[in-house]
Amino acid sequence: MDESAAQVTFRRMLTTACSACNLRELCLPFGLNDDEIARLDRLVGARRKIGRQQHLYRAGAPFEALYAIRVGFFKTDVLNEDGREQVTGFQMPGEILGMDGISTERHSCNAIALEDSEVCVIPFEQLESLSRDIGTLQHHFHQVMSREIVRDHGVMMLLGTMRAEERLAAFLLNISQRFTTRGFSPAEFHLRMTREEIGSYLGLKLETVSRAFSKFQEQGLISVQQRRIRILDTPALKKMLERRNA
Amino acid sequence: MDESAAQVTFRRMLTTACSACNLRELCLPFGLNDDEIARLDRLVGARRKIGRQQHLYRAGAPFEALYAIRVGFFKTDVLNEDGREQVTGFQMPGEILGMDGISTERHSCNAIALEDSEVCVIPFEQLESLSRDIGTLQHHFHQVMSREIVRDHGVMMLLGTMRAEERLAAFLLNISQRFTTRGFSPAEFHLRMTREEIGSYLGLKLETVSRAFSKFQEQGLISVQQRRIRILDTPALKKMLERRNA
DNA sequence: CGGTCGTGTTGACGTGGATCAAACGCAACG
DNA sequence: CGTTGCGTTTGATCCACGTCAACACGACCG
Repeated sequence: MDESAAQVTFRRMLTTACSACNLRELCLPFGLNDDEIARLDRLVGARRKIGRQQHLYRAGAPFEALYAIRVGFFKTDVLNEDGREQVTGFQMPGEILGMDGISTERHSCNAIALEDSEVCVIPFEQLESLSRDIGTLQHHFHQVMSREIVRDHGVMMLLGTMRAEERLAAFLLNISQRFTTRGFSPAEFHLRMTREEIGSYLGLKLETVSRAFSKFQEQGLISVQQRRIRILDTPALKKMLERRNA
Repeated sequence: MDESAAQVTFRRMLTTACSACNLRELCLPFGLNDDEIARLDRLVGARRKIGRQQHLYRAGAPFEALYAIRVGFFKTDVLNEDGREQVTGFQMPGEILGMDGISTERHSCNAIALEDSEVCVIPFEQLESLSRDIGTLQHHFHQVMSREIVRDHGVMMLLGTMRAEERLAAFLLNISQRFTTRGFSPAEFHLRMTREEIGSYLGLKLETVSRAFSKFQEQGLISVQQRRIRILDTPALKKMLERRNA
């Protein structure tokens, strides 16, 4: 005896449905009404589990879909011809991955899970099609892409103008803020990435990152033990970014 | 006696019409058929002239439209609280400005003309509306935004992993390539920006930029006199970016 | 239980680019 | 034609971060 439509719907809600997802205020469904979310639900077909250190996609791979992170933590990076790596971002649940692939139909960076993770697969052609129907969805998607551009500008500012400790302070405040948005403690969290990955993101060597962590700890701004971070003095960290003149 | 519709249309073609614009293959009309371009024409209402050193828009200003550069040269920059500037890009004819404003309905950076310039104003709501009708336009717009994200990743790579001379080589090759696309000489061109602006973009001080120019000239890779650049050895510049290992 | 591997910390030292300072080229202008 | 001022070049010095190296720590495993 096969499942009733209601049963199928119910099971989907427990698993994938955007309408039941506690990330929907951070993710694509933001601003949609119930009916529109239902249509988005139908589009977001599969979920995909990605084990720690596995690629969600690789640079050069054909672009087919965007991915919304349900659980887990990712990094994206680019490698240039001589093997140097630049980490371009760290992504958390509710954030969208894959927009780099739209322009050439191929991904231009790698997306790698930093812990066992799960994403919702959003076939891109279908997303474009649906957003031709639903103006709110279209606009929100444009906002998501634009936000990525603005974020990238912030990283350029960081890499172009800040010194090592300022970069690390900015990084910690950014991570803290994003954990807060997701309902976690702003002050205490577990970093999923190595010192080397942080360094690559911040344009620093891992030793410099490690030293900056130690310095912050000596100054009583944070407490560090391995990847366990506790922020003790947020205002002081913020003040590091407001330093008058260059 | 008022103008006939034909005359109005004709005058518009000489001035604004996307259909008659020699940048259409670089700009938003790319990939559209004649009828679709005509509809885009109607949307791209005003043109706007921006004098040298004038702002096209400022960080914080309400976002209303995107801008397609018709003639001229722009820079975009962000300023942080303590006044440090980061140039996030230099833009040429056919490129689109303003996408940073979509996410918050306010611009997040400044766009400043580096010489007397002219842009086509593309009211954003109308663009969204039209691209709900024309899938090709919608997709192409998404590609334009995605390309900006990919470009930003390239800048992060540059700022995060390259040394001064590599950065300048990458900059020169990039400028040269974009001039070529626009039908100008790949080898000889006039820079519109100061050494300080180049430095801000590349995360270097103006003295370092100047020294790198001089060094390249000594090595016979380029010839420099003020902002007049002639590239003499493109392969050698490219080789600088392929240097094995970090 | 000892070995090994990946990750992180810390110290000593070197260097690429920043900083400080002076002078020059060139265009605008009285 | 000299003055003014901005942008650029060049030199001398400094220092933040990179490099190299040793060691510490925990997880995993034979």
